[in-house]
Amino acid sequence: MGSSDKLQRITMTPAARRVLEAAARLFYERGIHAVGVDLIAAEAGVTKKTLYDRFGCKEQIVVEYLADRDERWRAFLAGHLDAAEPAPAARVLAVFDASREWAAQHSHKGCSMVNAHAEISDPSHPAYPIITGQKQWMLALFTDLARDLAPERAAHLGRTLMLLHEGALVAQGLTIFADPIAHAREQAETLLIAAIGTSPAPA
Amino acid sequence: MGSSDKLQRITMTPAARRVLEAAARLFYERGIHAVGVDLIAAEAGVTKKTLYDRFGCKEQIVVEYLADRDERWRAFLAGHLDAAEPAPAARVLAVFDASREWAAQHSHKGCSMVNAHAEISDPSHPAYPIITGQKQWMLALFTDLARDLAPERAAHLGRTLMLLHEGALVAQGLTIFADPIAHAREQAETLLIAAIGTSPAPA
DNA sequence: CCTTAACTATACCGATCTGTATACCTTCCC
DNA sequence: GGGAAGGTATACAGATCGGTATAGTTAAGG
Repeated sequence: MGSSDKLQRITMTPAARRVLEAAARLFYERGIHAVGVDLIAAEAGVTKKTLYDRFGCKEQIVVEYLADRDERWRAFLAGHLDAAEPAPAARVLAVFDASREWAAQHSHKGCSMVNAHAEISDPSHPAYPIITGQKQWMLALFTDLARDLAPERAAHLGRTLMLLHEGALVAQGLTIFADPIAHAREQAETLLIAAIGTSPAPA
Repeated sequence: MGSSDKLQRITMTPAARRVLEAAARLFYERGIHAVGVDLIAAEAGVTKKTLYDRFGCKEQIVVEYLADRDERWRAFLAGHLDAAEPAPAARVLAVFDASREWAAQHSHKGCSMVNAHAEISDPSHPAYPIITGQKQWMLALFTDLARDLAPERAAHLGRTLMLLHEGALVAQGLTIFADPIAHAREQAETLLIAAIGTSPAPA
């Protein structure tokens, strides 16, 4: 299920989990560079000694934060896809439904990967492949779902769905207008209908 | 032309301009919190004394950075809109053309406003209204342009264009796939054709 | 029983951070 | 010719940064 293995993965003791939870909240809310390890330790109710015994350095906390978030999102999305009706269009729309629910619960400030990318940028940073990896995975998912619906234009349709989805996450984070993910879902729906209408006559 | 007045605006001496240019480059490339004033001063070839004489504090440099970038983008976009053909659809597409050219020149890491928002978040920060202001302004622009094309669904069409545009900027910044702004432009075009086809029969 | 893992508490290190102070040097303008 | 204004150069202050060191506590397990 995961794609970002081989790196990281730490002994997840109770204290380590509390550190990760505190760090995730603080990083997402205030930004990575704006949050110090002293604050993370204090908010987690943990000593700095313990924090460094578990994670080794701050960078590792960042890696665990993003890897964990990525993992949780994929599991969350998988649940929605499993529960969705088998029709290809319904499965695409289930992605937007999952995003809408996820945003309402954990993500009122936009995509954590996009936000982290604003602060990291250096491709040699160990967290970088997690960020780009999730986006590539999402594009592949949209493309795969589009293939079941309109095989000859799957790549094109997948990219359009990707843009709508990413745009909706940004619009959600900056509160550009109300419920942008619902709007993106609606737009995706008309897009899918059009694709079904023109596509089922392949070569 | 500008919407973010009343705040900031500093005596733009030659040294101050060099500071602003260095800060803009560093902030965008590495993130706001990751760049210190010592580095900005050094890169600008300016003493810290001079930097603080002009800007007063780092926060003010951030404000000037975003306000200046907003101003430049609006002027850049205005130039493209003035040069565009008067047809409503052509003017919408001119926005995407402007974005594509702007991204190629100054913005290979996504939207600076979105990236800044990842680090700032606090609505009481003096830079916050600049960030949200630009997004609101862009939505209003898309909606206004859509109104000339399909008045009764201008709000809906404007939002869709906004999502496509924002999504393309993110995809560009994370290199999710090649030339996403061109893809968004193409998608906008089919969207506009469909809107023209169904709309010119208003009440 | 005794080791080991997981922790607390506290104090410290050097580096870097934003911001200030002191002193001097030009150029322009009244 | 004498202030301002806009600079340079350097040194410093206090806070905070990531990270380490030392010492002691608690619980589980062979």
